Amino acid sequence: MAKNKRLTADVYSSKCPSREVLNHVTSTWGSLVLVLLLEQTYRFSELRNRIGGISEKMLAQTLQLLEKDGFIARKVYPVIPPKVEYSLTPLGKDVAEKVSALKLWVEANLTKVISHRSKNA
Amino acid sequence: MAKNKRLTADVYSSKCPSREVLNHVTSTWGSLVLVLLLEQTYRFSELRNRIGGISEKMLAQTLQLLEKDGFIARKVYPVIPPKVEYSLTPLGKDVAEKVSALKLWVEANLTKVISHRSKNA
DNA sequence: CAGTATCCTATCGGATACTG
DNA sequence: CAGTATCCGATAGGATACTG
Repeated sequence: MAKNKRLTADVYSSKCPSREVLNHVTSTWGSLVLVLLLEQTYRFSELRNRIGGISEKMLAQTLQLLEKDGFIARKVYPVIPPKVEYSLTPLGKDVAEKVSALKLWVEANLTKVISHRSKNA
Repeated sequence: MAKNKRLTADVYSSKCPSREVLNHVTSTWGSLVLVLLLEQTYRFSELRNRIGGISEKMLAQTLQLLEKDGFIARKVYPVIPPKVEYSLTPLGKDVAEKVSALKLWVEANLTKVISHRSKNA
């Protein structure tokens, strides 16, 4: 077993690839897709319908990106009409849980943010 | 004490303001600023120096946005040259911890993502 | 030091149309 | 159904210069 040279990842460095990964999972659509797939496997059209305001272009692009990063598994059924299912990989489930915690916090504390905004309007 | 009408926040709805708040805290620069301020209070130039690649424009814009949402407190010292310190509010500390968990996960698991990418290149 | 103002470019992202 | 391709406008965001 080779001893790896261990470089420390650092999101504060613009060169570090960790920043790119962080951007993928926190992107507008990426975060929503990840959290949604935590519930269950979904088909392309189901995701499109559940995520208000997303376009097919952005959904496809987001899914491809998250698949390349190893967060999402894509399963194609060779049937007509086409059927494709998206699910989380173990790695994806792991990040998605972190993103989910953030999403739940925001929903739960929304009123506090709103009231602060109006106070200092 | 008035009984509030309680609307459920839902990030999947494009109309819900929770999506906007989520976007603020997960934005490229917003997420980095929040996590950094979890360490300690920082001045404008310190933040700029610690966050690789950020421009003054984006830093100022990000700080203003997070201040409006009630996550960041801005303290101005009436001295010359000017001195301004940024810190987290209790609300901000709360979100920042969620964002931090995500950031730490990404840094810790970066190699897995990289290796998956190269496998399916 | 801590910004603001202006300008300009690149990328984001929506609408529409088309394909296997 | 599950995309891809193209076009195009909106916005993110960098560089530079300037101010209190």
